[in-house]
Amino acid sequence: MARTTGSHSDITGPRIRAAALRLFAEQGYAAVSMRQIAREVGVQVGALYNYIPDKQSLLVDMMQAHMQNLLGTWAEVDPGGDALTRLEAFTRFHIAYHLTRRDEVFIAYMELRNLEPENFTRIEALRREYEAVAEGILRQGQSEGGLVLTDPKIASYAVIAMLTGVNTWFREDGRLAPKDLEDVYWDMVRRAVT
Amino acid sequence: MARTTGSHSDITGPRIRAAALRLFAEQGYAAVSMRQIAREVGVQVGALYNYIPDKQSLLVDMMQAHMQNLLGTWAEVDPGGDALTRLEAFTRFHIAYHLTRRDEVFIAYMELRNLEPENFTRIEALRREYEAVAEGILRQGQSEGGLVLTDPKIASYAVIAMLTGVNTWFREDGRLAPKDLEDVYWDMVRRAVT
DNA sequence: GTTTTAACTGAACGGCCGCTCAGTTAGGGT
DNA sequence: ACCCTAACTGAGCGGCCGTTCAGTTAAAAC
Repeated sequence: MARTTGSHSDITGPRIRAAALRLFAEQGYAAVSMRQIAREVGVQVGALYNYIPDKQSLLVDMMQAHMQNLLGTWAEVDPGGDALTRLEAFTRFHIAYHLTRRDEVFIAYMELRNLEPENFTRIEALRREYEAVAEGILRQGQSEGGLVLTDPKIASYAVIAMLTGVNTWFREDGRLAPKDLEDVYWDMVRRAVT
Repeated sequence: MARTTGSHSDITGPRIRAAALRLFAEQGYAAVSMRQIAREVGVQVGALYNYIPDKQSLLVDMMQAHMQNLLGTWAEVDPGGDALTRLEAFTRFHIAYHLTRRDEVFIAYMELRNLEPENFTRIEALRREYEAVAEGILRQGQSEGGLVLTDPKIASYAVIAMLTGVNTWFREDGRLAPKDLEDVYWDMVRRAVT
């Protein structure tokens, strides 16, 4: 009964990754079986291995793609200029981006420990690169004199943790729209560092 | 070869919970097997079931104990008085407590989705109770006029997320002692809400 | 010194795991 | 009209999973 109708090679691959993304976010990498992913896609387990070498690569590929896209998108969006302008842009970008890729964000944070050592190192490096963006802006603000803070590194951790926290409680049907959220958070971030 | 020397009933139980705590924090609930826990304790897997009904209760018991202890300890430490005083106490308490129970904190946050529905509901209620503590302080500050904030609920999420974030990067042998950290974070929290 | 029993062992239960592969089928190329 | 091969099936590999339980052992109770 193989190949029921039409060619699927360029369809099944993305569908596998989409199913894995959803299931990993929902139940966790360790708790999701390859059979579950196959069922979701509508194929037998064996078919998955036409598209991926193993389960681990499914995880590491989606994490790497996410981090690289995060970094790449910020590079496009970074307005440059003074630190306060850049920090506001960063704050709004971080919230908006994270709210539109909730599964990816959740996985990139929760499944780090399920990466094999060399994969962990690669992904961790990307995460640090992103943290360095925030730290860089804060350092710039410190030398320009526009920002007031005790420790740029800790402050960057604090800002990122605060912003990322949105993902744990935000609901689409809540009382606040993402744009309002950006305003509220930017207000707190700005005051925390000025 | 059962019972090699001395009575163990009041020793083995805590050792099982300690091993489970460490392993769950290290590898995740789903990735840790009962055989692994037994090996760590130095008994056969069957012996575990003299102390716990099943794997799930091992998880839910440690999460509940953690949340109740968190709430109970804050109740003892809460200085009362004006909102700014209480918020400083809360900030320092949260950081200090979380840094001394890192495994418990990590598990309570990461393993929520591995709880069976009724267990999830119970633990989630305790978590909300703790969030209500922070929100209550901020509301108090708002009505007293000592604090300035757009939204007490969001601000409480922001503060808690920011403080809890310490656990993701803090290292014992780092350049800052926990007491210094408290100062740095309290500085940011205070400015964010005044 | 004997009996009792708490504590634990060792083996097994059915079931699911990641992954492989020979075989089958349907669509595209000629 | 035929062949080729990409796409997939179905069965199976060895191995680990949570949990159970009859049997063994050593300390406690008398």
